[in-house]
Amino acid sequence: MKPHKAKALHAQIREDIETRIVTGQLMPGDQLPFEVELMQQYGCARMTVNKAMSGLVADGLVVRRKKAGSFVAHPKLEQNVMETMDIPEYARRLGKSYRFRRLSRTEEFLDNAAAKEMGVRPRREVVRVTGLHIIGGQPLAHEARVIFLDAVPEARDALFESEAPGKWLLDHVPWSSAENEISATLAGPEIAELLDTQPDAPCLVLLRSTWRDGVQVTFVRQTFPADRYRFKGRFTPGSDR
Amino acid sequence: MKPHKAKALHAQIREDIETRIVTGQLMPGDQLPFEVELMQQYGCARMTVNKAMSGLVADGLVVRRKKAGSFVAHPKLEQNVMETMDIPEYARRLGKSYRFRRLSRTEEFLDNAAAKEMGVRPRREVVRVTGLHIIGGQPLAHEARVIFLDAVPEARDALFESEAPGKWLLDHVPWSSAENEISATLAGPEIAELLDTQPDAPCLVLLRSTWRDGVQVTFVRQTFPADRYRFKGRFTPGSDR
DNA sequence: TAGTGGTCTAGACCACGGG
DNA sequence: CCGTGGTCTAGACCACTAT
Repeated sequence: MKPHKAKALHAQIREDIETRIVTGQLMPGDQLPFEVELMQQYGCARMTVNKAMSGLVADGLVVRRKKAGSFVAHPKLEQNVMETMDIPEYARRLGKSYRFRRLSRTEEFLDNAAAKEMGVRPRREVVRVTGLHIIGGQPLAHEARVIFLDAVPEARDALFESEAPGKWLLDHVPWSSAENEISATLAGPEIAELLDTQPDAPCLVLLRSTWRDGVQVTFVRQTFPADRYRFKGRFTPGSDR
Repeated sequence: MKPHKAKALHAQIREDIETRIVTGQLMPGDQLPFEVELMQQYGCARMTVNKAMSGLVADGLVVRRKKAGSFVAHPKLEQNVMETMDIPEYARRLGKSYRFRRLSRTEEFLDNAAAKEMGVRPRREVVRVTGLHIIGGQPLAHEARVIFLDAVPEARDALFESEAPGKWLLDHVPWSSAENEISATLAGPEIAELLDTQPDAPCLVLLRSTWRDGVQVTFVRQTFPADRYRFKGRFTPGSDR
């Protein structure tokens, strides 16, 4: 009946409590057993119980206060994991072909206006790239990107003729923190023609700034026709990791 | 010089490694020291090292393979934590007033068309609520919500005249998993008038289905004028938790 | 002040999987 | 095979905080 793969005890304890929380047997604010009680219930060491509880805390399901005990956290829907902002990955999931078509590539120094829009200091030398993400033969998104050459000097030699700058950067910049903004706009005449849609078509706009070790690496604006793409996300407390 | 608040050793180890990763000293795929080496370096027990490494794995910064060792993970920008989809919380952060103005409330049985749109079976009895989220006197979003009475029978007695249904649900539904979809649309004549904007104004649309223990609790469609609200998110691998 | 969680140790056994 | 990580123990001391 049970799955043959026996789970670790700390994972079992964690799941037991998690189940009682998500099913509503335990309500937000309810107190959980003390560690001492749990180690008696499960007949294990306190470290094992502690590992289970620590995981629940990391997942935001439980809050703990010294001397008081452990309690079911009050749910927050404020944070949601949004997936598939990586367009090639999105295409792969759909089983469709993907290609990037470069429209332009220039090297220049940021003027004041552009720098202000991105919130960086002006006069930084950059590579500007625009292009289309094409999935199954249809353009899914228009992309306008800036890559800062002082952060990624190797970009000077990259042409991005068929390889999307985003993928290139993931392979050349070791790790990054990113800020995203999702907004909406009308396609407008130029992008409408490129995306083969109407100028008054509503579009999703993703703005992303990526940083590495304190210096901005890239800034990108991706425009998706609303009828072709939507951002999907899921919030399942503690189901993963 | 050092902050007087000494951090836990496992947290210190974790930060040391994390720093080397995010600054690029360690590149994706690079091998990390074995646990035995780290316990010698830091002069601590293996459990302590293991706790640090487990945290890095949970944050997706590190992958571990038995016999092979531990390696820096390849970065993915696929998942991003989006914040502030909770409108009252958003108002609070801005230091502005918040109120919910109910526009309508009905109890009915879902017809086939509506059920299909939400992906649930028809003939379920629901409460339908529409209203406006008003921040600093200005309408920020229009909301159209369905609450399933078989999942939340208490909703029959809730009027939602000034309390937003979202907040009410958080207080009455213990925990939930949620699916979100972000899209874009034009305001249209009706919502434009309610939101005090133009019918052809681009708007962000948030669709959210919330489930509890396998049954759908609510479905909501929130419409934000694009010039008043945008979703912001951050992706800082391992910075929090 | 006393109870609780936070942390750490110095061992141990085992499953997995690379060589 | 045998090194690695995964897990667990039975203690211990300490920091915090509710009472």
